[in-house]
Amino acid sequence: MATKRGRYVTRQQEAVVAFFEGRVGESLTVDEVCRELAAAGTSVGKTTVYRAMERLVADGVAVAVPDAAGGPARYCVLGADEGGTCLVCLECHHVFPLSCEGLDHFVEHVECDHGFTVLPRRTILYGYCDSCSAAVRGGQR
Amino acid sequence: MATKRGRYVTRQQEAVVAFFEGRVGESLTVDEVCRELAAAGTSVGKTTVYRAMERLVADGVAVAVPDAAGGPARYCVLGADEGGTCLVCLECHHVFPLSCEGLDHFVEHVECDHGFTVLPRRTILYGYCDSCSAAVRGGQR
DNA sequence: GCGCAAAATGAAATGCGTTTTCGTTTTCAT
DNA sequence: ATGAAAACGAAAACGCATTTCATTTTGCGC
Repeated sequence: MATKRGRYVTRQQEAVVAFFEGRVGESLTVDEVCRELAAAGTSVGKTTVYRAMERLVADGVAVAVPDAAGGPARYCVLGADEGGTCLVCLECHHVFPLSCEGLDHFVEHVECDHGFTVLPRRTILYGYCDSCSAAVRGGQR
Repeated sequence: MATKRGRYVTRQQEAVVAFFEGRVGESLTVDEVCRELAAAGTSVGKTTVYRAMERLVADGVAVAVPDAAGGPARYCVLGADEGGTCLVCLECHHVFPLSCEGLDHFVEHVECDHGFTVLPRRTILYGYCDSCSAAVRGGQR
């Protein structure tokens, strides 16, 4: 009789999950999630949001996007089976899952010709998305 | 008569630069650099090492590799004109500059077919290098 | 309903890498 | 040698994230 290892369904976790519905592809910091939840009348503690996101990432529902500049990490929920390589826009912070033959070929090329095994799930490509790249023209570093 | 905007050559900066000679491709944390410098008899303050690395990165001589898990960042000096895309081994932390047609084609593909402009200088691919991938077989996450 | 143990919450404390502060020291042109 | 610009570095401050732990909530049994 293995003890029932059940998760309790709480108001806070439902609030976080509900919040991300309709926000697929957007990435937000924990503080942003907290603030927006509070504004919506369902305030949730920062610690709890951290734990909720950690769980969503573990479940493959969300992706964590660490900030290279040392700022707060961003979290983003994606559609099913989209937890692989991502494109992240440095301007609007939107996350675009990348899954195509072009990527597969490239990864294979790196492995075969350079002897390096790339882990697609660890890979994040930074740049500018279609809508932002037009606006940023000129000042890209 | 614009005032001379000269940089002063200091013992500490020479020590840091000298330290990285013969260490091309290796990546180390600031603490590691401090410790090794101290062990070599030329101790340099942590703050100064941070500033030295910052300068080397700005000059394009070194690359900063942020730790996705929140640990200390690693710094690595590369050869000339190798500041583009890098492959970083999760096991030995060695950094391998990647500059080839395969990469160029892939970046172009992402731009043309996915409408996303990848910045190669911002791009770090994580995985396992040739020598480490053999040893890690089985437990890669 | 009631009780109870497992699980979750969240404010506060802690941890840790990095940056800032600021008085001291060093460099280098004059 | 003199002095202004630059760099140094210990200590303090900072910021994000994690841990702690007393309290609350959940869900299963009665």
